[in-house]
Amino acid sequence: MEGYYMKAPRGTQDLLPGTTEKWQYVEEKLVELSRKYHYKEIRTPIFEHTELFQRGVGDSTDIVQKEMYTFTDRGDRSLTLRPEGTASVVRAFVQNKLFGSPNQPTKLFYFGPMFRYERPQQGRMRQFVQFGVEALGSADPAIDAEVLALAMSCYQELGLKSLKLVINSLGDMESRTNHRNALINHFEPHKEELCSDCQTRLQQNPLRVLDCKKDRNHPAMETAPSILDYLNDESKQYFEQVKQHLDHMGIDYVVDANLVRGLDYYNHTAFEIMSDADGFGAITTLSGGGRYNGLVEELDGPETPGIGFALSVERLLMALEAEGIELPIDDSLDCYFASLGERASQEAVSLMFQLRQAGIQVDKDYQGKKFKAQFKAADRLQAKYVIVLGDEELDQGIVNVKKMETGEQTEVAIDQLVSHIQNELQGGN
RNA sequence: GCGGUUGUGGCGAAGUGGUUAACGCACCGGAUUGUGGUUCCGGCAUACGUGGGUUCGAUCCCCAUCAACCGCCCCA
Repeated sequence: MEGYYMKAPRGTQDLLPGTTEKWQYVEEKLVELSRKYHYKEIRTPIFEHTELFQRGVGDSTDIVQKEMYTFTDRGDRSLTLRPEGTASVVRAFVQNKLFGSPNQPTKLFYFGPMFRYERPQQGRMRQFVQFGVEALGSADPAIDAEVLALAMSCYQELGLKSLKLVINSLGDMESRTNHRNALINHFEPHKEELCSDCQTRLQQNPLRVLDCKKDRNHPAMETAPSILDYLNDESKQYFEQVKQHLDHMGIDYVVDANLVRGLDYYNHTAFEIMSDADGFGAITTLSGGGRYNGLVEELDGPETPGIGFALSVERLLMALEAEGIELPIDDSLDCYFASLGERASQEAVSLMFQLRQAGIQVDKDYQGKKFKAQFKAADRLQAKYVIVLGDEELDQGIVNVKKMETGEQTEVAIDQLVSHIQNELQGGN
């Protein structure tokens, strides 16, 4: 097993040229979109004190119980690679007193790797990249709708069609407590018939029982109390207003009373965006989020409502693939030098420097390739122009510029090369 | 954490208990002088995931391990 360390750790991957261009494209789109919605970027550390996640995400969650990358540093501190973004953003919000800014709500977006110790499979990595937004400081249903609209736009802007927006309301504390008690009362008589997972879920988070796939067909499921019937007036009204905004914006959605999110901090609006695309695999959730009033206080900040969502860039790219969407990535090269002889090759080096300073993309051969092979390389690299330079040209102080698309070749004085190429590139496009 | 499938050169992919492990792609060179494609010819590569075991001998059989893929759980 020598050399095991020469493989990327399980659940991690290298993104290589050919793929990174797609990532860059998507990242730029998402940032651009965030700008339209007026969310500003925040960058927080990739690791935090372990306790932040224990308190923020919730001790009972799978994430905290079994998925965290936790380590002790040399100062004997327990630190954890962030498994999600919200806890860190809220911590930064409190620590930097962003609540004191005159611009409220505080609308932030982030972008970066997250870490969860899980068994890798399609759409699930141990290190994956999330893009997410958080709006802190407003309890206006309109901002829930804004966040939902932004989330959907992340996919629609890229041309995705097979999307399903699923929403639910988990209600406020009072509604949740009432519902929770109702659930326990409802399932308690059937406890022995439920799967072992559900038996423990019934204690910890009875809401999860509704989501169980094994017990899906149990008769008690049909008659189980719905959270929507336990929303108090305030919660109900809030949910109605969110839906009204969505209706007015023309955003399609379905309400699923069984939608339960995995993190403890959610209340009121909860949602997921799924992909309908064929062959997308078992994991269909592209992104998820919801409202988390109370989380800021839980993390020692002032009473501040909040809502946010996060999406996985890996899954976004999978969805694009599943729908056969090609991103408009220009992989061409402006110019490539084909030189003959040592003198010409040297001259090419300094000419390339000039071209690059003028903002032109240019490359040459460094493998000692034969002339013909240099042309092959230029073709392969999708060079728009090949600049031919040999002793003949050198002696005349010129260069031959060949436009690859048409095959036409023109002589250009060396001191005119930069401006010639600039004109060509402008005219050509 | 559990289950299934898989692991041969840069990629794809045959194959056998026993001399130099096919082939395709890619790459490099050539087909008379300095021009992209096709064709033809030639060349190339520390390849049987790793560690043990069975055997006179294993890439092929067994065990373990690692990894990948798929699924469960859960999520993004």
